[in-house]
Amino acid sequence: MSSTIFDVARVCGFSKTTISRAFSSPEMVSERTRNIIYKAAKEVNYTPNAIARAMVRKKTNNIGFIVNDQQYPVVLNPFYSPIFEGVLQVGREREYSVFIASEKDIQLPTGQVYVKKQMDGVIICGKTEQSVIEGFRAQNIPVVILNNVYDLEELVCVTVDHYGGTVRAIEHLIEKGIEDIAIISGHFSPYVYNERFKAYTDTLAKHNIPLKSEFVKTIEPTMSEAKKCATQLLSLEDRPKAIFATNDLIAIGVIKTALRANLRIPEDLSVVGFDDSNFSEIIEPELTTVRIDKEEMGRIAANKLIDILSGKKFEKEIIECQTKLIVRGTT
Amino acid sequence: MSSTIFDVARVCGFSKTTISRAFSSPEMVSERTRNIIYKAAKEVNYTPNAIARAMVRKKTNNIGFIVNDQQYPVVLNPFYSPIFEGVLQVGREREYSVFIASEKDIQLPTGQVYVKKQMDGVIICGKTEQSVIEGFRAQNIPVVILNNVYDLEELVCVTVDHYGGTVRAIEHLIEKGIEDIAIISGHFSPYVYNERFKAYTDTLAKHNIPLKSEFVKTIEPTMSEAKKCATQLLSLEDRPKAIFATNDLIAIGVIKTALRANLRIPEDLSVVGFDDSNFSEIIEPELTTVRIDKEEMGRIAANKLIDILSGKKFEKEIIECQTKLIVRGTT
DNA sequence: CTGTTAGCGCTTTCAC
DNA sequence: GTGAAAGCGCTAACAG
Repeated sequence: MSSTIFDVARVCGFSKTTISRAFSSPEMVSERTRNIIYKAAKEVNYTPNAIARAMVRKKTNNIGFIVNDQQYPVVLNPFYSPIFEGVLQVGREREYSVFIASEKDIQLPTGQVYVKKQMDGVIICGKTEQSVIEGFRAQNIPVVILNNVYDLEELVCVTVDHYGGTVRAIEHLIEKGIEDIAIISGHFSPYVYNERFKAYTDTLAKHNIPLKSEFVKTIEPTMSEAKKCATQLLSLEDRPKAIFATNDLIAIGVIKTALRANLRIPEDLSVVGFDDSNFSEIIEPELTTVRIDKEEMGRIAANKLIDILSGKKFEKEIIECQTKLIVRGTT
Repeated sequence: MSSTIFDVARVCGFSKTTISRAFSSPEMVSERTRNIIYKAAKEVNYTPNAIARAMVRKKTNNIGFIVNDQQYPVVLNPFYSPIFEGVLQVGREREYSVFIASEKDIQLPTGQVYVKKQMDGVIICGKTEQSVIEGFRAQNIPVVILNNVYDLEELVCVTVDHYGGTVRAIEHLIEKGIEDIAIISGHFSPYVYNERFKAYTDTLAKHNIPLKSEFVKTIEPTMSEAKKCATQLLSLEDRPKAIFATNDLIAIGVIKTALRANLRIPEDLSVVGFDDSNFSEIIEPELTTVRIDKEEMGRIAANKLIDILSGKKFEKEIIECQTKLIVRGTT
């Protein structure tokens, strides 16, 4: 079918080796030879075969970005897609390509973790079985964890300062003189959920604001659940003057519900979200929210992974990305 | 490093061949043998090496999703990300993995198109040089074009009924009794731009509505440009009663501008967008827009490509995905 | 600077 | 059902 290094050799008379070098380490070949080879290559439409190269080098220059099936579709997920973009950026800079894979892609009939695909290392996002991590490692595939934390030797985890971000959000509302602050938490992983919730209660306590149980809600993080929940909160006799939502989508559900009930935002109700997804500037008024630098998270994870692939060793480490309160029109 | 078929052979006593078969065509091996092999494999932590397999099979089961650098970041682009998701879905169904690549990933020092990566076929999105398509084909890498049209032998192009969608949008406004309809076009590829613009003028003409040149605008499709343009249109002495924007982001810029100028939507101004991106249900009131089934586009392109990879032949073909007007709160 | 030789780990005939 | 041998296209010593 397509031509090989052999065809080029036949045309220009040089050995396979020299031709190989002309492509992979051009500086080892004289300029004259190189040009002859390139010309011959063009003639027969030759291009190095990445598979064969990977085979002998034992390196594909690919990494995998693995997300739980439940969290699909990643690309459409306003939280994971910027992270993925960050990974892609680093990939481009450091000459790695990126596969997107779900956990299905890494199972064998025997139940083992199986790297069906050609990748040198993986970034695993969110929830996973610890056995999956171990499975990869058993096959010498380095792993970096993103948005989750596991306690394993030499494991690098990239996560977010959920606690600090939440504190800043709640204190911002308190500074505005608001004390009746409800929280709508999305059903995220226990780690994320607990950090954010604890920050909420701690901050209220710190400011001597009593916690009202009717102001505490946990829902599936969808628009419709958010609307339902907001409706309920806002029809409370003693309704909250602010709602802190643990992600932007929930916050937007709250805003829509309030606007449709003819409440003015922020005069009648303040709203704060979390993530600073690209939705936050679409809604009107625009959303005050806790920014996570998602691309940066992706970049950090990818750089760590490629560092490991380049032979660097790291101790067990948890990298906590900082957050920032972005004040817009809803507070 | 990681174990090979050889290590398994050593442990269980069977030949490489049998072990290979136990993994790639289990039915050719007796059940008893198979179990022994799986057990041995587990013991030494063996997993088939995808590279070696691809090498001999001359097939990677990977496809590439290639987008112009200018259109990066794909994953964050509300138009391309659902398309990508569609491709991913089909990939999962048909056992292909998907690479995201920019055009940078496919260049050689010699200037040739170079498939640096392991892929059996590619989907090319939006603008490209025709030479890129030809370059892939010269290397026996089948190509499917998405959201663009090229006139080449046996080339399958998946595109959208831009014309029909626009007609439906404009007629919807006319049915509401509105005649003062402005258009803000994004600077898209000539193909897309022309189809949509022609549909606008044709439809007005068909209904004997004179075209007002001050109602015709073309801008870069960004939020800020959209706001600027909307401000201008809305301050016209004889301002439009409706604005048709050729994508949702522009439409949202219009809505925000109007709301901030205390215009009521849709009472004072109707707005229609194009794409039905995930932004359209975030803004309040929610956006009336022309839906493109983007995931379906991705699915169609991926299925076509994999069909080709499976040996099917297709004539030159342009597949035009239908659109649908989604009426929400802005009209 | 260029060539020779020996594999990378697997699948695939072709025998048995 | 199972095994032996050959080879996929390339790179990496090692020579010259």
